[in-house]
Amino acid sequence: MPRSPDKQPRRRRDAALVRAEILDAAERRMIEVGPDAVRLQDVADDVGTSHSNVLHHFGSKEALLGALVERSVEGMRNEIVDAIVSSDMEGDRLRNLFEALARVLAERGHARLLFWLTLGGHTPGAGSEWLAQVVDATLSLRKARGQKRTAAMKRDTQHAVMLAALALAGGAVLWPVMTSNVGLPAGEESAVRFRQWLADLLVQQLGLRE
Amino acid sequence: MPRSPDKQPRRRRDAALVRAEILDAAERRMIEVGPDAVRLQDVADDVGTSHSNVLHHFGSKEALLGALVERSVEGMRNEIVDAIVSSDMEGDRLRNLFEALARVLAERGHARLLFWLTLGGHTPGAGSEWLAQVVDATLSLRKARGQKRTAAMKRDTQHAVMLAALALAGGAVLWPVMTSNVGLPAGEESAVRFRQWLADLLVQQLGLRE
DNA sequence: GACGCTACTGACTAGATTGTCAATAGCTAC
DNA sequence: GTAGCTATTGACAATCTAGTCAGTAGCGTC
Repeated sequence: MPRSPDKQPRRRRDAALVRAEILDAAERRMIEVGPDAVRLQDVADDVGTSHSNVLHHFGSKEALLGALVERSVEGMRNEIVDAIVSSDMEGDRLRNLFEALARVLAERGHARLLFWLTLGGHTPGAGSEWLAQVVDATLSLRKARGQKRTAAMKRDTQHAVMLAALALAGGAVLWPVMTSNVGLPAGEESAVRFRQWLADLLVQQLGLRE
Repeated sequence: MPRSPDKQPRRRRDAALVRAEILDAAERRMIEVGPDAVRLQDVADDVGTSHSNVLHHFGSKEALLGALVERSVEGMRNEIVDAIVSSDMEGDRLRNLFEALARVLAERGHARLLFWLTLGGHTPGAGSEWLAQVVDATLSLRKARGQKRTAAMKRDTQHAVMLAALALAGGAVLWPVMTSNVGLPAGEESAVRFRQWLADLLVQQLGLRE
């Protein structure tokens, strides 16, 4: 996206707004090409400013990436938790939840970001334990279904949540590469069917038949 | 790893051997830091030669990475297929197979490579369909178990293989990041337990109880 | 032992990228 | 309107990295 070549009169805008726009542009680039491949000049071009201005607002590239990762991880957590709590709790609950999560993970690029950061040696979301809350909620549900509390029940639930997380996150990145290899059709409907199959499998495994 | 500073007499070695050593070093770097972050100087240092010599043998960085990706993807395929066919087919078959695969995926860095390449826009293993062979083998096994051939049977098996692949590959990269979040212990034993749980789940789901 | 092939090297260049700095010019307060 | 703050800019420096090139030196062949 090249800038318009004609000399625009200099615009002076609110610092907070510009910072946010820079972070937005940098986030798009980061999800697409990874943190290391983000170039200040490219980000500046996307926003329509100079790379010096980016440095003016953030001090250094490292500081920009730091702020960006912080904001992105926070946003990722929020959007995922939102998807979990706001998924309409009627009908095929887990199926709906998986679709909502897949949307957030794939379209918003959270899955790619998660893998970029992890591969790069970061531990995004270290210290946060919101997946444990999912485990607890599921556990309550199982008890409400009248299941007897066994020693293996918690571990069982944790494994199921882990499996769902790995499959959804991994699938959001690897799906296009794996489908042809496994022999599944490539489209999105195919992915939906897979997620529904997984949801049904877990519902059955955890004894949550609705 | 700095080179020994004292001037060694120049060694002239077999071109094929040096090429292989360069590829080995480059592969280690690529798995660790990703393709874009591989520096010719670093690779040369690892091998104990000059970066000019790396260029002499491969022509350009792009050519080096090309040859490297080709060799690595080939090696990945071979080692994974090896792990599948040579996993001792007694006792807890799927459990053993998963452990063998996890070892290859994690220790040999194949999972990281798979994600690095996929995130970078490549489609490693495009055209190959060895996972489909796993599907076929599983399908034969199910029939041998006396299961009636249903319309959903093949799709079912494909989904199971896909799930295993996503969980194993994703887990090889994401496990350290996810455990604390889910509330599982961090160690390797914990990962083994998870994979065994998954193996049992799939055996049950596919009706392969042994 | 001389010769030739080529693996190998160090010095250099070109280009990209982050960061510095002094100067400029909008916007707000008075 | 004027003053001051600071967002903004372009030019420049510093550094890093891929690639070039001319020359050197092992090693096999005759």
